[in-house]
Amino acid sequence: MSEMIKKPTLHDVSRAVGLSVYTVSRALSNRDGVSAASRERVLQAARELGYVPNRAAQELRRNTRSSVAVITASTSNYYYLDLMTGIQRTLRLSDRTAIVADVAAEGVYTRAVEESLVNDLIQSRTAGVIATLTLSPQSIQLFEKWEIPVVFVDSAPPKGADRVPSITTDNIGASMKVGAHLGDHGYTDWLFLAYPARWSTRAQRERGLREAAAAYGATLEVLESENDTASAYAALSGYLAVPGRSLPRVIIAGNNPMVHGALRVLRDRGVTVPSEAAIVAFDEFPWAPLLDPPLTVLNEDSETIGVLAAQTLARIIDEQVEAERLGKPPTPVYRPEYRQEMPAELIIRKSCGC
Amino acid sequence: MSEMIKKPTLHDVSRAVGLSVYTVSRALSNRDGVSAASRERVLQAARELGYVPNRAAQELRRNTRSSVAVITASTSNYYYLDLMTGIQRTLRLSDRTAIVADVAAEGVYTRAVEESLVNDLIQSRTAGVIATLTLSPQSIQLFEKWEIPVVFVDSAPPKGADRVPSITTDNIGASMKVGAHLGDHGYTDWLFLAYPARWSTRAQRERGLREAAAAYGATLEVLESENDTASAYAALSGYLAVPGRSLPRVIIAGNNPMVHGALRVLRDRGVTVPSEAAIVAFDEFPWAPLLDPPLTVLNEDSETIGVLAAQTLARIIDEQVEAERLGKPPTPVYRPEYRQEMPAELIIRKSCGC
DNA sequence: ATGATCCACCTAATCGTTTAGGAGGATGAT
DNA sequence: ATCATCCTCCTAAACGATTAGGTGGATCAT
Repeated sequence: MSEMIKKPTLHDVSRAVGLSVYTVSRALSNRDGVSAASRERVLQAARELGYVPNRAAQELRRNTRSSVAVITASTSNYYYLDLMTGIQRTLRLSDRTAIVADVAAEGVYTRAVEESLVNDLIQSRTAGVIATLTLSPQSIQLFEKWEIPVVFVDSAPPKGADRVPSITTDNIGASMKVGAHLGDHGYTDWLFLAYPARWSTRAQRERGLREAAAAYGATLEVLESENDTASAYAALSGYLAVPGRSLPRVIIAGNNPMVHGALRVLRDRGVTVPSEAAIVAFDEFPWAPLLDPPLTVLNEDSETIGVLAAQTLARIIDEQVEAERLGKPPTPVYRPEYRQEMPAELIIRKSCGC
Repeated sequence: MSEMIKKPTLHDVSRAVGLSVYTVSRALSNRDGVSAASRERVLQAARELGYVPNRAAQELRRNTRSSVAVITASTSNYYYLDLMTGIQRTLRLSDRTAIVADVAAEGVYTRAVEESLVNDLIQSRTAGVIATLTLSPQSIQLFEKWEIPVVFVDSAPPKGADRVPSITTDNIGASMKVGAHLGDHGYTDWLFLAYPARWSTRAQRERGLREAAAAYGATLEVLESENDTASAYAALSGYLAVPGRSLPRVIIAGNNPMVHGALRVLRDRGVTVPSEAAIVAFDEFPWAPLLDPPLTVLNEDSETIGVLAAQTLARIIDEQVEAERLGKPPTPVYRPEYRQEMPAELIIRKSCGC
């Protein structure tokens, strides 16, 4: 029975209906040049045979690709899930799919992993890249050479790639909001538990806090940790274990893994929040209101950021495809208006002392 | 300068060194039949030109593919992150990559989405599939026709596909453990807040609870909700809002989104946990110990399950490739020992009343 | 000198699509 | 009757890699 042919190709369909592969191809992709009758026969045969086009062959021939890569580190950060939701929802509209590529899958980030990942993306001729952390200038150069457009989210392009678009939160303004709230509480002894500066938001968040601290006459100490819960735990307990060191009045956790580590340290040391030490964190997450005490948090609108990033990337890719169709060099064109900055809001709950 | 050629192909490298594409190909893929001197020249030229092989062309010609798809629904469930960690770590060893495909990306699961996803995976000629929920028999048939091996994790194959491997938790045993603990507390009025039976663990967990309830003379009510936090919230508040209905003594949440919804309902109604109502949940997650009160939870070892699933799939794919090399039909071979069941442990914290 | 063997390399076919450049026949205008 | 115009369909050449099946020459045993 014809339906049992395994892995039928265009050719098999062509033979089955007695029309050339040309006609079959046009019929299946719904372009004209095929009579209604033939089209019907082709579709019928394709259905019966269970024909499914071979994407590798299509992409090779058409020189197009359908998937966009999201480069990320530490998928355990919750904001990343919202971000992906926004990205996926938007890309689906233009029939593209997003794949995630983790540069810190084995735990820590290394240059070697970044390089091999970038190589991998070029091998698969990705349509475009959304990066959640600043990539190396070399990576950007490579993507440029292969005409793969890049958009940064919540992170800045590296030096020398200032034209590359980025969708970010107004992190300086946001952290000043955080600082102002702490200042209003009358706290003067702040500790910022921060992830590494490789994530460019780190510098901005620190800067906003510094300005706020200066305005309120508070002292700001910065404690750096790798970007995961275990490291945050280790960093903070190491810090507090130094003899003679007193507990800061408030801890500002740079993101999700940081606040997780910090809360564990405080719990293990029996510190009462917020009466002995208050705590505030960047990045809202679903469990924040259910913690003990409910966590005061700075909420970035990650989903919207994801939507904007995906829209921007999709537009650049479309322009690129169009340029190629017209025979122009298809190098991606970045316009200044592709840079966008979103506001963030402070969600006040209990952990700050309110 | 030659380095500025955009998108060099094997042909460009071949021209640059004055050797045929055959020789260049062999040199780059490190097979023999090339003198050391030529190989060096080829590698040198490839480096200078910035040559990166085109994966679509390779896969088309070699008829191999390097990526494995993980079919999932509701990525907000935390166990999924651990699962992915295990899968990624294992696949990396055999130089394969995992991509995730969400059948419920738009929120709810529909048959149509499953069908189009399966079609998509066949188009890209995925090397193999790891499914975290029971797929339709049609999907299984399709994968079979295209000789794409499938492994289920934490879920059973559909009817008629009993030979397909699955790595699961001993859910019946696990839920009996849960039930026994509740029985020992002396609770007799249990409510199971459950996700739909499309996830095959649902039935097993329910069955174990039922047996335990019978053994302890408790009553078990089952309340079903869609598999997300908002639905769980709606389902439970609707249930409790029925006039004359009394609060159950203990709520057993079927998974992560369920417990999240339930805790929000209890908080909004001012119910004290565990004195007024106790709560226990399936699936450990990082925030569980930090909630108010710390959550008693049944811990599946998702990472190990991920590792086992990936190993099993990798082995099947390898056997398949080997069979093809020998000219045999490359249909995947499933052995009975590919079915594995893992134990789970109860992590007792405070929310159960301990 | 002859033949066998090996090595380094090449030519050309192939994977499954898309598509430029026709070809043949029907239709309609003149 | 002639020619232009449409349709519908075809042939054959790509896309960028891999590889079966040679080729020509060096080396070596006899």
